[in-house]
Amino acid sequence: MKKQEIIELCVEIVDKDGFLNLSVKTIADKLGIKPPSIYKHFPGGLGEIKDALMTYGWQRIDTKIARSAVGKAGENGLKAMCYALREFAHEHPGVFETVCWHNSYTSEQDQEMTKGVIASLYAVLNSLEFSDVQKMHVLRTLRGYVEGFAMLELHGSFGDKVSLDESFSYGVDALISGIMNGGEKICG
Amino acid sequence: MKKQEIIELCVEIVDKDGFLNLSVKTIADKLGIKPPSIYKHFPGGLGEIKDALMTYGWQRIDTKIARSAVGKAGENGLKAMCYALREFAHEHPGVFETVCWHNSYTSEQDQEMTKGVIASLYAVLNSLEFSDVQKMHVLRTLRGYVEGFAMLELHGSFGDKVSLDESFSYGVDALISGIMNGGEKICG
DNA sequence: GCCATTAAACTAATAACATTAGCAAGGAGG
DNA sequence: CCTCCTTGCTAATGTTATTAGTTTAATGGC
Repeated sequence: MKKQEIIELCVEIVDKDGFLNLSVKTIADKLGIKPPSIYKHFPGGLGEIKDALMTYGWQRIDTKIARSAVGKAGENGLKAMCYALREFAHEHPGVFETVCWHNSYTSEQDQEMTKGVIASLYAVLNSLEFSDVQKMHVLRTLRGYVEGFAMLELHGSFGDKVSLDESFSYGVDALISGIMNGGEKICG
Repeated sequence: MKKQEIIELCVEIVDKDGFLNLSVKTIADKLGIKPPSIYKHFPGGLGEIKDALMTYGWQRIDTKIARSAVGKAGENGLKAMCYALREFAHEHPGVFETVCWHNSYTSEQDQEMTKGVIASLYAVLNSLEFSDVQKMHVLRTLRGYVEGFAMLELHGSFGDKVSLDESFSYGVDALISGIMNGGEKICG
């Protein structure tokens, strides 16, 4: 039983029952072993497992986002990446919860881990005419919107009378259009 | 010792040490009593306390957001509310964490509680020419952006080379401009 | 084939926490 | 003065994370 396999079982646990249900006990049950045996694989205990799951999550997100923008530049690349990140949140709600949440307790490392994702985003941003500072603004803005929207919809905070897909598209379009127009008003 | 006073001590705990540090023990310590005594005030235990804290948080947010938009219509009202919500997150990081996160486990009630905030936002949206569906899109988009941005900055996920205030303004401007222009590109 | 090492499981024990049950002090109102 | 309600307490239970020490089975060198 390799670390990687255990982490993949953790993915199943959190995607099915939520991040709060990830405990030494639930993992041990899923593995068919007793809780203390977990410590042979992860001496750092639950904390180390959560860290590993977060890292694994970021890697998956990185891969998915990078692929989504292959062959796309500028505006279209940015949109594709936004959609890809939300899609990941739907496919792996528990992992998404983990990367959103667990990072509050290891924030130094977090920046290292998001570098992969940021690198992909930067590659697309480089196809546009933005200053370095502007690129950072764009990146933070998009990340804030997509992670915030996905978090809220996963938590059921939005109701469902109006289509969530349409709301998301609306927001992405508004955001990208606002960014491309440099925040100016439409002519006159 | 009234319920309300206990909740206000909980606000101090979470704002100082984070939502994860809110336990029956930490509350009892702060009150100078033993853990079991807490159950005389909140028979539902920690869950009831967290629910009460979330409700209290939403009330405070509602008040702050509603006040921020007094005398402002349309675009300016929307911007003021975005800034007010982020400001609340800075003033009460723990409470903000609570309303963002704890709702995952009581999502039915959550929609009830956010109605106050939504009512204020709707009042401002009514000063614009949007359809009901569009209003809902705008509301979700703004909430997603502001909650997401605030959550990420509170978790230290953004680094600090570039000013967070500037990034936030940039995003709000882009978003509002995109919304007001109906997602269209600038002339020609 | 045999022994030593190591990996990976186990049981037993400890500590922290939430929670329940039952008891006790003190004040409010008759 | 007695009663009840509030609000505290201690004692006990159950769950979880974790550590220590033991055992079992496989692996690698001889």
